[in-house]
Amino acid sequence: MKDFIDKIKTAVENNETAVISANCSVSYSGRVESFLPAGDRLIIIKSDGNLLVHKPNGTAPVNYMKEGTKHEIVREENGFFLKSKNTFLKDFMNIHLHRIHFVNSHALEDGEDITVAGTEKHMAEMIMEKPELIEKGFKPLSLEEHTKYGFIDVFGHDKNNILVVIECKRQNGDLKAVTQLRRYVEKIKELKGLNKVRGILACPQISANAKQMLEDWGFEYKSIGPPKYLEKHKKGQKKLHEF
Amino acid sequence: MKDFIDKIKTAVENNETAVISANCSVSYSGRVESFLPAGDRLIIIKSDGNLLVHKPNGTAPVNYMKEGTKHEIVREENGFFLKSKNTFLKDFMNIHLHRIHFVNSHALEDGEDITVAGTEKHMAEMIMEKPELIEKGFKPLSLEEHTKYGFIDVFGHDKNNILVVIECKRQNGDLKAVTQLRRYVEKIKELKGLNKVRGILACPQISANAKQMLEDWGFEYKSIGPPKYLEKHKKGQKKLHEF
DNA sequence: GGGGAGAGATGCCGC
DNA sequence: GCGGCATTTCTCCCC
Repeated sequence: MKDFIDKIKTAVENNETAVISANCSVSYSGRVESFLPAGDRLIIIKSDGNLLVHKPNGTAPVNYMKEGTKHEIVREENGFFLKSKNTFLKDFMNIHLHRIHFVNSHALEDGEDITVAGTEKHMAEMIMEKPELIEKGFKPLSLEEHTKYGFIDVFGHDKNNILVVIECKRQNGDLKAVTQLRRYVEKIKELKGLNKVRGILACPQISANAKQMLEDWGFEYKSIGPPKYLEKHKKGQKKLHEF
Repeated sequence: MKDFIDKIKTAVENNETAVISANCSVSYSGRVESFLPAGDRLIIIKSDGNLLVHKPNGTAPVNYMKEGTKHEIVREENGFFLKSKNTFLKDFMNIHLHRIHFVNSHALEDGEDITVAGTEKHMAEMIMEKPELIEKGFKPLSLEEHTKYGFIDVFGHDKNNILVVIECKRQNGDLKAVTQLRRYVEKIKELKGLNKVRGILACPQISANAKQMLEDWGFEYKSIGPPKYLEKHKKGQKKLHEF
């Protein structure tokens, strides 16, 4: 146990990224309060102060502390504790380390960022490039038009010169998407002093309730999905799912 | 390198939770496509198939695979690859392991769940218990009233028997919260055939734009925050931030 | 730093 | 399973 504790101390002092596998219980106080009874978990301490507590299942961490958190190992009467404080956020965490399975650490260097293809933004850009995807005669004017009440994905006018507001969703359209579209259409009507502005929700699919609400309010639905191939795949290289 | 590879293989075969620190590049294809050039990262493989790739900074994983994913180490001409497939989700990941810093694993057992105090639900419950927090004479009727257009946090009537819809937010109220409230109020008006229904947004703070929109539509703002002390703290035990 | 909105959101609960 | 929604959302972008 003492060896593990020393390894953690050294790693934190040297700003390394550390991983601790341990049976522990976790108390947190900050934006909420939480308590997690004893169990085996993975604790990750990053060089920027981030701390993650992961259960052996699930994608999201069960507890965490944000960037800038300071960590300290403390021995008390009833055992060892990893105590973390983020003074700025008023976040506090207390991990009681009942038993440690392993500790590892390394100074990680990573200057590269991820590139993603297939986001909502790409979808909006695709519509700018190929306006006929919406309908014949549609003329897009701008991307991310900012208004006080939010910003609009695609903004343009149709073949009859009626203004059109398009809200893009890369996946299923839901009630939230329809209210969002409504908010933009109303704001544009008000700003431009217009009586008629069309609203189109562009997404691959739409829920029944959302479709009903869309129609109740006189808006339209156009089934479009995001483009999702990275350039390197466009150039005919082997696609990932072919390996 | 070969030792590390064997350790990974053994861990995955034995359904252990494994941690790999490595210089690697990551390709992903599924709901989107992504590519992450070479850098030092932490790779976590959980016993339920979840895989996380973490950069040395930030809270969220840069890449991940969900529960049920199958993992395999493959040696190809240009090196070692960790290949992951989730056939059901049509998700594919390919991690090129350029250099491994450490590998460790352990069979983790964790049957305990977290308890959280201070959520929006607790806030709604608090209002049910102490309706005077909203205003004198407010009589709450139900929690999470379900309508076709969404479900309402707290529903009741005021001292003049006017129906009141309350939307709770545990943190700052924004434009989305106001549109959400509006949707509920309108639906209740329609369902009950009423001309006047009050809408109250209950949250600790509200943005200037949201307040404006709220007032434009005749709704009200009540500054209330969620209760956030776990029972064990209420009972007079030392609070976490006092350590 | 706050506001506004997307996210490969995730996770929870209800039908 | 889908739908609707909160989240210690996180992250990005813009003012």
